[in-house]
Amino acid sequence: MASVSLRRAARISAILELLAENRSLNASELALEFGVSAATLRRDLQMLEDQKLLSRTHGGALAHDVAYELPIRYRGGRERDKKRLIAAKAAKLLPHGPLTVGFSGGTTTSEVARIISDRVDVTIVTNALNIAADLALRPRLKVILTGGVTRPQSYELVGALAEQTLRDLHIEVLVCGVDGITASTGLTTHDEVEAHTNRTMIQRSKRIIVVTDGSKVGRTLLARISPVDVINDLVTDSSADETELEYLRAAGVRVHIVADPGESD
Amino acid sequence: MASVSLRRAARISAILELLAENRSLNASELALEFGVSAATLRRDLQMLEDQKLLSRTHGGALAHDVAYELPIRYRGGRERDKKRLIAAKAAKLLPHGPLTVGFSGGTTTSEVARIISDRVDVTIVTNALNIAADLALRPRLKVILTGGVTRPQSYELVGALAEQTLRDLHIEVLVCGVDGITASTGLTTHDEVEAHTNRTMIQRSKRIIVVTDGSKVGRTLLARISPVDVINDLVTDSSADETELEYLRAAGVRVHIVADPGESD
DNA sequence: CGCGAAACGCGCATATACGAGCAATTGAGA
DNA sequence: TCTCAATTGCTCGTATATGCGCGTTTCGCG
Repeated sequence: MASVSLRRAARISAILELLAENRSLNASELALEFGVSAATLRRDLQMLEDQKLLSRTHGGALAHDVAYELPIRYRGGRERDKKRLIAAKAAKLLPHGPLTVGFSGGTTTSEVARIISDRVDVTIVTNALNIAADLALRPRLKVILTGGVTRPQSYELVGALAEQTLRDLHIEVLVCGVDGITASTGLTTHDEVEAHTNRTMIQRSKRIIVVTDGSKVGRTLLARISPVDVINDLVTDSSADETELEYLRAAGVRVHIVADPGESD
Repeated sequence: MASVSLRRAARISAILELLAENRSLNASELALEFGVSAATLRRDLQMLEDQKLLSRTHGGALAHDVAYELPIRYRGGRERDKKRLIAAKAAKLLPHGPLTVGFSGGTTTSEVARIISDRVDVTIVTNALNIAADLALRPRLKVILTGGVTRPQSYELVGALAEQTLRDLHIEVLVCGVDGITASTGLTTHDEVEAHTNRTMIQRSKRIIVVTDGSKVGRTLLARISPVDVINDLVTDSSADETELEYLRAAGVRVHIVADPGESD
């Protein structure tokens, strides 16, 4: 399976990945590794330089000041399947009929957004650049993006501008991704300005569904978004700590667990 | 309506299934496996790409979620070279030092944005989703995106929300793409709500640089953005109609022409 | 400072893939 | 059964990806 000759797109992505780890790389070594001629590899590097994703040097390339990790965050097959299951479950929680649904940033929320993009009767509100870019292509969907300053690490729009935009919007159901959740400290994330924007989004929403994989349950991070009593549902997987889930249930959160094989309801 | 044959439906779902497992597919192998011609399989892939379920590459296809992250948008051919020259010239018109630059949507403006993405001292304001997504990877750059409703055709954010966001911003230099420009009717574009948003952006800007290829010069389209007297510079190529350019100069526009070989200043 | 090796850019050649149009075939409904 | 649209395969001209060769540039080392 690994012997499949990599086509260009795969090479490009591999190059970017390598560049994220080592700050520089050697062209001839790479050519050997990929099994292509030096000319081809040079062309790849040339193209990436055109996109300003790296600087070429003699014999290789140097990393640019770019968040390379971001584009490749979908690695890890099993992880992704888990997120998909969570997303599918969350999508089922959304009511039928015309609906305004909000999405915060995060990989799991993006999956949910993709799933419901089939629907023709929903309006999407989000501060996630990748979700908007993805859904903007579907002409039948109305996608509203908040303004704001881009945060490279998460592709989210944050800041006063984002919050000001949200002030005029009302969201019926919000699908919210978090980096940590406990019954005692609530929803938390790494960045405090992101937390603030997410809090605003929560305040503008009538119903909150939190999606997050099990590893985040019981975890507390730097910035608090909100206490748990504002949220209605939590969708996570079976790796979540059971004790913490019990606390959350006691706090009034409807907890939905998806299992690895497949859950009915 | 259009009934899909059983065979085809089966093929399509098989393709999607395979794509979910492996992130990429080889077209010719698939054709062999299904026992259909390459042309048929290409049509299948084409159809799935139209539905945004995957991204095609040469010789196969990539899962959509993998692809939208990669810089697989280096298409454009000769047209693109011309736009690049225009973009390079426009970028040179930007003053040195700290600066707030605005960008409207359009392929040429996107090129300008990419060129200046090296600079560390600029703040970018834009309503173009693709520009923001591109530049969001650069941690040293401050990128502000207006809010608004996405327009699938142009990747721009438009509408009242966008204009409200712009009200609080001041742009020093705006790089603006248009679909038509004449001295008599001014700047025009296809869509009237897009025109309105662009007009707002122009009003918030101190200096306006219009970039557009020569074919748009002398052309008038449905929706007027603004008369020409608000703009300071026009950058276009030598295919522009000389008479119209003369009118524009007479109207006070500084006209910059890039030639196919290479222009000094 | 000069020299050789490696890397580079450019042009050419080739295999594969692509899109559009046309013809044959299939299949579903009247 | 008959008809018509959908599906499929084929061909042809074009585009893309890749490799190779050659003259030039750059880098490292004595």
